[in-house]
Amino acid sequence: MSTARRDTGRARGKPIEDAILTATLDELSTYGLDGLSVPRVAAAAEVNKTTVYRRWPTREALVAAALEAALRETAGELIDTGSLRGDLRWMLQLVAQRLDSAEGRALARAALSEQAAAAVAELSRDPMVRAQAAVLALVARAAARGEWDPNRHPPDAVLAMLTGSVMHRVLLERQPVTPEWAETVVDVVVRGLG
Amino acid sequence: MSTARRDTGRARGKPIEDAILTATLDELSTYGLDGLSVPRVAAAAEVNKTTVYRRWPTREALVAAALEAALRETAGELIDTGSLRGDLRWMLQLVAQRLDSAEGRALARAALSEQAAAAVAELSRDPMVRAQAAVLALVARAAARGEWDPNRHPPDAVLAMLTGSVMHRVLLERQPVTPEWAETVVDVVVRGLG
DNA sequence: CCATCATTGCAACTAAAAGTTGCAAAGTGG
DNA sequence: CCACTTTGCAACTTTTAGTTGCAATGATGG
Repeated sequence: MSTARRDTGRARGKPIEDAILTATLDELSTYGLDGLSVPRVAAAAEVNKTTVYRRWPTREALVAAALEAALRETAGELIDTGSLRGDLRWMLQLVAQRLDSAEGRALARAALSEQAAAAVAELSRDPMVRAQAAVLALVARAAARGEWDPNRHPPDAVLAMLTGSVMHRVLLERQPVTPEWAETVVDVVVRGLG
Repeated sequence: MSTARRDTGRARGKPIEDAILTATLDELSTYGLDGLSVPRVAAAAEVNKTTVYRRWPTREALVAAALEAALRETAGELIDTGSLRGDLRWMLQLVAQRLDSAEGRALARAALSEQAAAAVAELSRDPMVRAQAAVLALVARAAARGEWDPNRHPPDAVLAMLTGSVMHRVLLERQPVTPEWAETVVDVVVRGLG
């Protein structure tokens, strides 16, 4: 003779796991890696904390799982638009979009943390590495077109300018990346490389 | 009948305050705003935690005081080198030098934290504002020389490129800002603006 | 439909860290 | 030398993290 029936009964398995990992990313983006609290994650996911601890024994394991899951979903590729200007426009927008999300902020803050456990640090750096690889293809295309001389302007510095400017805009200034703003950045880089 | 005399007796007043604020910056740069522990600061400053709590009732007050003190000391100006290229080289080096220090990391992490109390958030943003003001003078000089058209390339975006690239390099990649790297960034910007 | 097994919730616990308080001891200034 | 201030110290309270045993709930196979 229960007083009331739950909406859909008690959730288990995958739905609960997803809720926890989502809440973890949320917590990460809000409190950072150092400030993350497992009990708070559990509360946010509307789950008992014992459930969280049973699945992931340590905070690090939980964070690693959440970041891994986030990375799995983050598909998004750098496409070939046919011109350096178009490629960079696309890239800038992609970086801005990823950074301005719970996942992006979580990753950025994890990457900035010096306390990050090895596994977490690797994961948070991974997207950078992958992005850099994609940029190398972009550079190769631009070099083939004669729009960019990688010997004169090394890709790692130029990549830092692009993603760094977006980080500054989104994370520090907390201003949106407008088309005008992005156009200024892309224009300076394209003209600077040409 | 004390067993031994202390080296210089028990310190009080300003020396102790300086030690605490320095330790706070150190803690901030290592653990971030969210992970900072007052007892740990006290231990690092070789002071009892009650002493810290008596001077600054809350963590926020302590952090604000430490950042304020750090900002007071941070003099460093943007000098007029006579050319845009020279000015930017100088600026990049200045940003790199400031960011690659306990104060710089502390400020950066505080600025990135969303949990920052209002006072702390303001303080951590202040150097940006001041830097931006100095950059406006730099821009005015460059505009007067015809090296930069601020209408075509708005200063805030270009500033974001410069400081953002250094942030990316120092905080994320954790690589040093070498003269070659800096030269690439400056060159792209100068050529891009010209 | 029932029996079994895995998973979750719950409450009570331990452990550790944050923050507080009263008082003795050490320094400071007239 | 005496009053006053500041620090250290130890013993607290409070809060938060993390653990454990058990009941309840949901899934699964006959």
